[in-house]
Amino acid sequence: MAEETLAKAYDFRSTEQRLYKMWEQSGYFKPANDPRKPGFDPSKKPFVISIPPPNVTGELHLGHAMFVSMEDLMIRYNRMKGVPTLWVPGTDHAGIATQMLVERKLADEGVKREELGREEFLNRTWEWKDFYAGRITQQIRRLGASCDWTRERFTLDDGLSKAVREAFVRLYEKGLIYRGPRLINWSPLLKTAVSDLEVEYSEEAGKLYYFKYMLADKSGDFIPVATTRPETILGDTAVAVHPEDERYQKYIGKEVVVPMLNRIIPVIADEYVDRKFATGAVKITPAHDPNDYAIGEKHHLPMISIMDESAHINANGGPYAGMDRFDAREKLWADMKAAGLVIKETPHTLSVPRSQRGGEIVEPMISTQWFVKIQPLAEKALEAVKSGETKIVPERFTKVYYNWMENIRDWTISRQLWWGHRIPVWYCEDCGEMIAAREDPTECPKCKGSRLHQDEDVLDTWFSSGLWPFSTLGWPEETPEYRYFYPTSVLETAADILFFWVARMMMFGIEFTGKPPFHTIYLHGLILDENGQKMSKTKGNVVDPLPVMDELGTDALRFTLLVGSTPGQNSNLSLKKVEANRNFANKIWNAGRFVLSALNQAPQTASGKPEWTLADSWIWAKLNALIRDTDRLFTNYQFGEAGRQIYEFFWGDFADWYLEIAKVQLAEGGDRAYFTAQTLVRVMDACLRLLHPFTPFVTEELWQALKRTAMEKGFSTYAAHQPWEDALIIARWPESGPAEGWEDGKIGEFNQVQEIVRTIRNIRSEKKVQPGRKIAAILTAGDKVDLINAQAKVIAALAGIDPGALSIESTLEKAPENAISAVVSGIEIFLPLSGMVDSSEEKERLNRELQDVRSQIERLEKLLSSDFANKAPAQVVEKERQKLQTFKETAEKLTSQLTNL
RNA sequence: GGGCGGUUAGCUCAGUUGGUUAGAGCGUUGCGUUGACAUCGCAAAGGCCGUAGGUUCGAGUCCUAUACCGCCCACCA
Repeated sequence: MAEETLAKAYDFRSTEQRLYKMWEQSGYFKPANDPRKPGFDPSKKPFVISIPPPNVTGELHLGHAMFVSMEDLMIRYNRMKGVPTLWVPGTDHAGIATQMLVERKLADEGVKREELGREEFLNRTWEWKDFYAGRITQQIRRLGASCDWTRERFTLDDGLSKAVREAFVRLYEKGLIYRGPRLINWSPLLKTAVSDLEVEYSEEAGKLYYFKYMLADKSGDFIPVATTRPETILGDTAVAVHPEDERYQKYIGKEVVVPMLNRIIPVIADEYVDRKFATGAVKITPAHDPNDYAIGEKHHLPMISIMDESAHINANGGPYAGMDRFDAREKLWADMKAAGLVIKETPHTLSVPRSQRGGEIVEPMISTQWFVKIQPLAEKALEAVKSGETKIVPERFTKVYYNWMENIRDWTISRQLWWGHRIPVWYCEDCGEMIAAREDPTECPKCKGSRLHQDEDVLDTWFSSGLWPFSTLGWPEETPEYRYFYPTSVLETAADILFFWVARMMMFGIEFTGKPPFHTIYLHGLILDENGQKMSKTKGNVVDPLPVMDELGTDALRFTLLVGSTPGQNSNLSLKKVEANRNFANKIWNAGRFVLSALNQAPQTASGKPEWTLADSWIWAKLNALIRDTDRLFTNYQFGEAGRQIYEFFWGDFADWYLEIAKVQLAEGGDRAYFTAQTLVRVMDACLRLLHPFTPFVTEELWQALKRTAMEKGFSTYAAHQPWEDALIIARWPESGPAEGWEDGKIGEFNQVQEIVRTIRNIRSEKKVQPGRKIAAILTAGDKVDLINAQAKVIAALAGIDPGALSIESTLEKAPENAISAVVSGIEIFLPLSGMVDSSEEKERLNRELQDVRSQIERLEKLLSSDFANKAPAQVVEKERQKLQTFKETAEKLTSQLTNL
């Protein structure tokens, strides 16, 4: 069979799609232990993630790329650990967002939603959904997401819709859902109620308008009042002052006249009023302000709505009826000015409530809506985290979660939209009965009348997303999947969605299944641009993940997102980083190519028992330490740090050092070459396994090639007893064992070799020795002479020394003349570079060195004679003693080198 | 008004049981076509770890205060 050759550079373009298809078609994304299949073992505890379902409105963005990378990492890791693993994919109908986009598209065609009618509009929206849901899931596949697509769900599926109805009716029956008129946030643009969470406050420049509230007794006396929204004057039903405010006490109980409308309203006293703010007198508009609403209820004031659903003034606004709210503001103010009621206007910054989706100013209004009585649900959700049943990573977010749950208010769940789950409530036109039902009712249970009509409203999108972890598994049916995979393991999502989604899932999960829906909540931060700015279209700093993947590869993007992030912390993304990681993928590739060629040239059997070189032992010890660290870090959700360490090992230890040494060892041929090849395969194999959850494509591609060649040549996997699996995606995760006694020693010895090599390279570079030129060297190593002697070839090869001209002695009678000298770890290095030695320059260099070493000696002597020696652990003290010893030897040798000059 | 996060090399960031000369990538400066890799290699420069106290034998790491930047929550007309 011809030797397999790989392209010189890693070509992700020809790899990614092919491998993804292979994985998916081989069924690797499905849980190995499937309750629907024979041989199912219920004793195996599964690892389950429900995907945060992307909205069907849009295109892949970095937020998606982040959570897909992170979740795929966890899923692949667990799959390789041999845990039955399930990642449930799906999409969200995203009520408001989608309806808005479809309406916008219709508007471009000159059609209004109302003209189309509900049914036709929904047809159009389903068409939209079919196109965009397919696109977004395709884009998620490109990221390498190993979710089980056979279980893909959509929030408006039949099954999930059934779950929504069940949930609604259960809450209704428990009295936890109610309907009634309340002050809610109204979006005049979308003409629907929105919840408190869907309102964002922005600081904006505005004005404070001061005017006169004339007394009704025609005395000409007035109370000065200030407002930021003059148009709400039309809905005023009282003026409030502080009960102890001496300025206004005399007015309490009197009446004043609403400007321009001449309605008579009372002056009331309430401690809510801040005497120091503005005039210390407040106009009260219960129907259009949350604070005023509370006061209105307390004082039994009438509530006068002055706006219609598009925020135009209604008939209650008298002459202003029909005007837009902001036009009315101006007109009313002008009229008041003309009537002599205006005092002044001052600039004032106010926090303006804007709709999260449309951006328009939200109007507080009285409206009949459906609400969830949330407190009983919140209490249990709070308890689940307090008891530790569910953990939040990073931990600091538990406080945020507590704070929100403790101050939660009833949730407005009805939306005046068409796209969504219709509220499962019917009204009897004969007797007025209200019926909440799991199945569409045909007659009224009370009067048996058949004239029923369903509530027109739909539910808040988050109502259905709140059921996601269990509705996707078949709930309310007790399906085998639900029984086995629920509760899920980790809920991984962006920190900014904690209240919207995570909190609701916690509440609903506990309410409906009796169990918190996941044991861990892992929150990642936002992806910002390279300057730490939020990405936004208006700023033009949005990085689109698709072209990044096109240009630099999926692995590079994934690695950048994963390694650049710490739990809960925002991270800045720059293309430079992705480029650097593209280079890393290529580095992996080329190291793999080298290993393959080594396998092809090395003997396929050994004649004797394994004999490991220092480098072999060293790389093995480092690998074991790496596996241990990776395990520890993964357990603590420190994925970024784990990735970083694997990267450093791979590039800094394996590629930079071991591969270079392997070239020397392979050249020796025989058993040495055989065992070197074996070490190469095993370390490479282990690295590919460790890297796979981060960079699945390049590792799988390379691993397949490695496996083919290794099997052909009879080389084993990293674990010797572990046979080569079918694919890396389902290969076993390297097992970590405790550190063995010899490991630290080998690492320490090898470090000395590295130091020697670095020192010689340094001198060469400083002295501008031509890179190709082999030079001579004399080392004196004292009692380390055997150790260093064994590494002669390695040192010669790595430091550019002529092996024939390298001599290693324990001591020298007389220092070599005309040589550049250095001392490292007590080992002397002499480089006889005739003609290049400038003794005064050398003196200076050695003196600098000596000074450095002496200050270290001084530092350590001081340290060791301090309390440190008795109080610090013996091991730590011993380490410092050793260092001191080495420095002393070094100083001695430097001194003698100086005298020789 | 409350809460949280950040402040470490020119830039972007790591650094989680506190261990004693602080790391990476990019950038900068030299040098380099040694058959894995120029998407690379070798070498170098570059850091009172925001400031002030404290705990400790020992603090980038723990505690307190403080400054600046950012975020979240909250009903100030």
